[in-house]
This record gives sequence, structure tokens and C-alpha cells, in this order.
Amino acid sequence: MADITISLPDGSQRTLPAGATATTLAQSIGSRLAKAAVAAVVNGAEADLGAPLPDGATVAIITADSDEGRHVLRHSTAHVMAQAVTRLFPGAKYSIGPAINDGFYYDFELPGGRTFTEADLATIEAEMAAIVKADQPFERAELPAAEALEVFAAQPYKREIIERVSTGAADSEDAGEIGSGETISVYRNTPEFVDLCRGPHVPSTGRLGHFKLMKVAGAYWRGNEKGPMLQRIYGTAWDTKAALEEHLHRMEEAEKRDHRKLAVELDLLSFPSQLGGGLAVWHPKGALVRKLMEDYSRQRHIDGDYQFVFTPHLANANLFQTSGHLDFYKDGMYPPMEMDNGTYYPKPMNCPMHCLIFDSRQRSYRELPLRLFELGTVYRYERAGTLHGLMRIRGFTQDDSHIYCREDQLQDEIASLLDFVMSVLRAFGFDEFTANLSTKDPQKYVGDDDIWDRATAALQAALEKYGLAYKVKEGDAAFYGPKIDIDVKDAIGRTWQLSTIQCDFNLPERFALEYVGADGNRHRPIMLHRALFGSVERFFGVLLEHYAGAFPTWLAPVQARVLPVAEGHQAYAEQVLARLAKEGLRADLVEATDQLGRRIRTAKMEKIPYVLVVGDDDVAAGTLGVNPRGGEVERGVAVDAFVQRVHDEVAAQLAMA
RNA sequence: GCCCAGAUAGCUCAGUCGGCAGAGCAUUUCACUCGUAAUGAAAAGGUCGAGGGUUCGAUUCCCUCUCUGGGCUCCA
Repeated sequence: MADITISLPDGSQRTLPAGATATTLAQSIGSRLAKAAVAAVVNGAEADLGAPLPDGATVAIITADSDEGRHVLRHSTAHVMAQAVTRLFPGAKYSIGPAINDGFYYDFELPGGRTFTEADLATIEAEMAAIVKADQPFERAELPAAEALEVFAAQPYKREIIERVSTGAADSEDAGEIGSGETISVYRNTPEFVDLCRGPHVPSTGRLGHFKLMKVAGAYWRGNEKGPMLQRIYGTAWDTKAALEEHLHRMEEAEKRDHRKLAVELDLLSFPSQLGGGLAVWHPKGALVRKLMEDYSRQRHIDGDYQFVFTPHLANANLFQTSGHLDFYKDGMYPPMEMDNGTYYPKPMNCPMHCLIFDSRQRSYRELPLRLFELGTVYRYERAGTLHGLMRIRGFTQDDSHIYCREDQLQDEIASLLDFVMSVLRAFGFDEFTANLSTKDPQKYVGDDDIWDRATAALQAALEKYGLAYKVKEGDAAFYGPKIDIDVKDAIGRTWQLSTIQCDFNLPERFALEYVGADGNRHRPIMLHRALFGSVERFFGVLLEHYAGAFPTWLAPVQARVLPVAEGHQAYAEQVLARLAKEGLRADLVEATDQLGRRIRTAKMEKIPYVLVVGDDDVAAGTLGVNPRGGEVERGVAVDAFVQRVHDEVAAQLAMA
């Protein structure tokens, strides 16, 4: 038999006997590689390790510790879960089971409408472990559609996919299940379980094992709200036990940082059920932090040449008719109020009102760019199931700005906006940013192609000038104009979409906004929508999770707590407190009715940046014992030195901007 | 809106196979006066989310609603 020649990614070549597989190849390179291998890339396409290699192929081995490798592990684990479910629940229908970030899911329909319980997860996990132990091979087969339909005679969801594929109606949702082409590929592990799948898979189930089933949820078949509701089981799967444990640990950490939990623990705000869903009340400490955020934002806007405006919470329906919100967005608006002189709605947005301000008198080109700013509270009817703490809420405040400018000012304005946005976000402790540029949806847009092109180019040029990494999302723009969204990465690596800069060619048209140009003629301005926090409430929630409740000194509701060691030190403690207050520090005092250790513990749990202990030595010397958050205790610190230190620290935190 | 799971003291939770409701922490009071993450004792604290049904009797079983959590869908 003739040998075959295989090229490796580094350009080198290997000669193997005909019929050799990627497994053979990996073994010939090294036993470590063979052990880590889960699949291969053959001539650019992912393939099973066990598939015979064609002569002259370029082959790369996919190892379990790569993103692609984990993807294969997760997908294979999803198959094992489906097999376990069909064993435990005879008659279960399985639909799709892709790999996702950190894991996988699989959707099922159980006979008689039975649903999975939490307890079922443990049973399924145990069955999966048995399948892994049995080390069943994953065997690939390719079948004509007619035969595949027979194989899946009892599986209507699989049949539906096969039918869609064979009639050419497959879409991206089917892609994980099935490749394109005439034949349908299936994977079989033991005669009892077969699944429709494009692959690749690990050679056998014994290669798997570091997984955990996480939760049960409902999910629509093909994401269609009108379609049947299936039962989805989510799991996580990793290449090593350590990686799995690390992931579970990360999940726990994220849970500890949950802003809803921290908001209660730190007495910042609450969502009383009497108030109604998705509505929050701010307690004094939360309100104080919010005020600090807002004050900082206001000052930056003053420095940035913004003009402050205020607009009411209600508006006549005519306004939203003009703006188009009643046509496009009525479902997201609260129901109308009928009053003697018309119909009124709570505002879902501030922009129409800002347009009225622009339009209140004749505008000159000399006034542009005109930057209007408002911390504007809006009300949106979010569907009950979508509410989520501060992240998705029904009444919230936007740090909303609308900038009216000439087209020739667009690029500079966007570039300076980008600078402004990032500078403000840095002051709040974010330093990793990425952006998305959303471009025209050719099916749905208003305005000339020409202006879309120029505005998109302006956004892109601004991103490049700023040197910000960005992705282009083709066709993702709103109908009224292209936009930039800015994501930040938080302390535990999660990304949050916060700021947005959007061009709008629609509202100036609808409100017939005009300015008088240098040429004496009337021109239509371009409008930019811009929010930095997005929603003050949501931004507060993100900050709370980012800092795990330990706000930096400049934002902490209480910056320092004075603790007299014993009652005899109360008078001196009060003097210290008065001094701190005079210096503009936010400090409080807890009397010595409890033991010192206990009071320190309470202060630490409240995540106060500085605990100041004063006793005999301090009374005598006019000093403090300083116990900083996350630091070592320092004795005998002069009060002046402490005040200076806090001032310097706050200044340094804000200088990050 | 849809699927699933919940709602018991301020918080975290246990419990009642249908018969007077429990713990820890927090709160209040008393004692202790203490130098860096929990001193001790006592008291007080509940329409068992709301409404309806079944029952001699419902916090417990059933129904509806409200709110919450996990998802799905949605987010101009």
C-alpha cells in the first residue's frame, strides 16, 4: 500500500501509511499530543480524529485545551446528555443541543408534558457518568435524507430539521446539527442512541467527564414565541477537572457580586413589591452614591460645553406621533392617560422634547454643535419576564444628550465624544473598552444612502483615530442611523454594553429641524443621540458588581468611620469627626456601646474604606489608628496627614480620567 | 408575554403528612469600658405575599392574582 503525505501547520511534512487517521498522525508526533487530541482540522474543515486522511492533506490537531477543542468536548457532552435523557425518560424527543460559552445545552420534550426537576439533573448526571465510563465510540455515518428520516422516525424535531435541509430551507440555527450538502451526517454511540450532527466529536465518550448540569429552563423551539415550549438543560463542560472547578468558582464569585444581593446587604436600594415590578426606591446610602455619580457627570458635561435642559415626564400623544414612537414603539410605552385636552403618555425617551427645544426658535449655524444634556427619567413597559434588578427596569434615568450639528462637524464631534465617553468611564474604574459599529440594515432604513455612507465613515474614522478596537455589525443599526456601542470589561472579566453614540437622520426630518447656514439658506442638522452611563440605574448596578460593593473612596457613601475604643474617648472621637466633616469627608461615628472588634467587623462588612480607631494614645497625641480597607493597620497617624491622604487618593482616582 | 421554580420575623432560612409558628443574624434593654473582623443575658419582633375555594379547622391542599428567581422571546 502506498504511503500518504500530510502537511502540518508549521509547514513540515510527514509520511504515513495509507488509511492513516488524525489519531495516527498525532501519535506519530508525540504521545502528549495524542492524549490531548479531540478532533482535527483537515484541509480547513473540522473532522473526527478517526477519519482516514486523504493524501496531501493539510492537517492540524485540535487539542482539548483550545477554544475549538473545548467546543468539541461540549458538543459531545451534549450528545451524552441527550443519550442519558432518552435512557431515563423513554419517549423523550430531543431537538437541538449545541455547545455555547462555557458549556452546552440540549432541548427536550418529555412524554406527557412532564418537566425536568432539579432532582432529575443529578439522576441525569449519574447516567451521563455511566455513559462516559462505558467509553462508547462516536461513530459517524452519512445517510441520504430519506434514510435519515427513517432513522429519526420517532423524533419530529430532527425530522423537521432534515426536511428543512433537504428542501434548502436550512438557516443558521440548523448549522450545528447538519452540514450543507446532499447527505445527512449522524453520529451514533451504541445502537441505542443516534443524533443528527455535523460533528466533529471526540472519538469516544471516555474522553469526556469534566462537566456539570447547571439548570433547567424553558425555551421555544427555534426561538419562536408562538412555537412549542421545550425543556432546556444547561450544562458546563471543561477539558480538566481544575478548569471545571475554576469555572464553578467564578460562577460563585459572580453570584456574590450580584447587585441585587449587594443592594440589600449594603442598604442601598430596594424593589418593594408594593411598588410594582421593575421599579426601585433608593435608600439614603444608595442615593448618596447615585448623587455622587450624577454630580460628577454634570460637572464633566459643564466642562464639555453641554447645555442643561429639563423636560417633563408626560407628553401629548401628538408629540410621539410626530416623533414616530407611537408607530414604531407603542408596545414599549405605558398606556395612555386621557385628559380634558387630549391623550398623554409617560415619555419613553427624551429626544422628541429636546427636538422641541432646538425648534423653539430659529437656529444659526454658529450655534452648532448644540449639545443639550439632561438626566432624563423615562418609563418603558418592559415585559414582566424580562425585568432584572437594575439591569432591566421600568423607570430609569438616562444621562441623555442630543447633539445637533452640521454634517461637516460630524467626524470631529464623534471623535471628541469618544474621548469624552472613555474619559468619564475611566473615572469610574473601567479601563478596558471595545466598540461595535452598527451599519445600515438595507431592508429597513430612512435617509439617503449617501448620508449613511458618510456618517458611517465618520464613525469609523473616529474609532480609528481613537485607536479603539471595534467590530463591525453589518445591518445592526437602527432604522434611523448608524451607531457605535461601547462595551467595558469589569473586574471579573465580564463585558457590559454601556455607552452609545447614534446618528439620527430621522428625527430632524420628522420635526423639520432647520438652521440658517452661512449661505443664508436653511439646512437640516444631523442629530446625535449619546448616552454614557446609558441608564444611571443600570450603570450603578454594573458599578456595584464591578467593585463587589467596595466603592472607591471618591464614591463610597461613608468614607471613614470613627470608633472610640471606650466611652472615655467619645469626646475626642467627636472632635475628629467634626474635623473630617469640615474637610468635606463623609464620615460617621459609632459609640463604644459594643466591643471594638465587633464594631470593626461591622464597618468592614459595610466595606467602608477607612476605619479610624481612637484610644488613649490618640487622645494624648492628636492622632488616629487607621485601618484601611484591604490594608494593614497603622497607628499614630496625624489627623492632618489622614485628611491629606484621602484628598490625594480621591484626586488620583478622578485623575484616571 | 411563555416555561419552570419560589414567596414564612428587617435579613438568611428551617418547619407544620391540615390542629396555638421556629433558629441564626440584625433590632431594643441591661451588664461589661474593651486598641483592630462576632462579650454575655433578656426582651421584642409574624394577617406564614394577596384574594377565593375545599374543610369542623388552611401558613400547609386546590384555583386566580401580585411579586421574585432561572431561562426563552423582546430591547425602536
